[in-house]
Amino acid sequence: MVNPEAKTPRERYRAQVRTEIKAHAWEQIATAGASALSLNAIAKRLGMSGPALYRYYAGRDELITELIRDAYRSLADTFRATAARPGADVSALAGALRTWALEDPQRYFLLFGTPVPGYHAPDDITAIASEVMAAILDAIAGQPSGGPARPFAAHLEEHRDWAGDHPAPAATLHRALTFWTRLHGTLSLELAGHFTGMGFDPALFYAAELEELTGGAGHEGM
Amino acid sequence: MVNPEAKTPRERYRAQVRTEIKAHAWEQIATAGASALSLNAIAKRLGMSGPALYRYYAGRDELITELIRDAYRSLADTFRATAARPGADVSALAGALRTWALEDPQRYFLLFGTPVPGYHAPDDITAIASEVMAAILDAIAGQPSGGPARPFAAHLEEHRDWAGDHPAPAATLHRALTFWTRLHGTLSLELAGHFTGMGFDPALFYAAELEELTGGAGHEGM
DNA sequence: TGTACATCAGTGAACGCGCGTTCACTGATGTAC
DNA sequence: TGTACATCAGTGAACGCGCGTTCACTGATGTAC
Repeated sequence: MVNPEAKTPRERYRAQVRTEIKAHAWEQIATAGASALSLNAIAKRLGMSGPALYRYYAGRDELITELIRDAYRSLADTFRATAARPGADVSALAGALRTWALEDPQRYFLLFGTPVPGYHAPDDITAIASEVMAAILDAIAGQPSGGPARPFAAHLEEHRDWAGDHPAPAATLHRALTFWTRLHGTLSLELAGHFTGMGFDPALFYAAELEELTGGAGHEGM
Repeated sequence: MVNPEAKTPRERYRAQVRTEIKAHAWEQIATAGASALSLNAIAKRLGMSGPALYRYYAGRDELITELIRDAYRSLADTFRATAARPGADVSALAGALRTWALEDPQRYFLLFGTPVPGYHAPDDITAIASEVMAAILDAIAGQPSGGPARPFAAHLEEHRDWAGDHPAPAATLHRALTFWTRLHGTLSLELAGHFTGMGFDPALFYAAELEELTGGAGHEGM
């Protein structure tokens, strides 16, 4: 009786070394940014010679791609776990996003920062990104809508493929998009340091933006 | 009678070569991103040898700093010119911003994208960035406010140094901040390609966000 | 349990590259008298 | 106007570096009979 899922010691070892390589890669990225990532430097830190890494990754690009994949996975899992908690709502998701981003700003920028011209993520990564979006859609859909559909929602009605088979109305899609872009707007500027020296508390501003997303705007006309 | 502002031919020549160097630098940045910028490559394109560039810039860092400075200057000038046009309002500024960003996405990311860990802009650049913010503040201040002060505005009231001596009330500061972060949110995601494949028109979404900034939200309660 | 073989992690040397930067020098341009 | 000098743009050689990547090889680990 052979369990095909069982890992041989060698497979286990391989997996562990791959993990260690990535751990050091993240360390390097957090310190000096993704563009400074170097296979040789990682190998040295791991106490092995440069070429040894080629047993584990075909090259630098494959490593970076896997880091991106892991980062998206991490965010998707964080969202899934957050949404699973009782009483979780859109604010919970927003909080989880900010915490996740502050945990490792350069990881956030690896996904949402300056794009590398010419780089295109493979399909499976796009799929994980969709999971992230789906989590946002779910959270938004489970919340009182507040406010009429706006003109842009009509446009979205005809371009809703990106939402997959999510049954949400266009107004919900619009709100999900807004959730994403607005929070990314504050977060990325905060992480990039554009608020330092301005004095105010970025967390409060983030909260204010969130409040307007979750119905605060509904009271605005009063 | 000597005009101290008059430039000698040599000064004129120096200025021109500096300009040419920067032009090629921008070309390289637009093509391959700022991290790929190389002095030797620029020299080669200019038809001169690498070390020659050291007559014009102390090194790579000084060149990049000047590129950042120029980019901020360009944005500040664009805003100033836009605001000077008759009938210009917040929407005009927003439109100018998007046009400016689409003109050269990598230039936009040089200012607002992934930060280089450890890099700190010199003071004069910070000053130009304040000019940009001042232009936004002016535009927002000259527009009907719509909506009561929100809790975050109270916080801003105590942290308004970044607004310089601008006399705007805290609610206006809040709206200016929001203008900046929301438009940056959509713009940066659009420029980074996160909307490609999603189907909808980024320009329309941008317009929708703008509309909510300029009073659209005031009607939301209805 | 023991032997013969296959697998595969890791090494060390090497290749070619382009980078930023320095240095001593040449030759053209501008300046002073 | 002509000569002597100073300035300075640009060159070519060189330094040291670290990068990604290939290759033939060693030695340990696992597998088959």
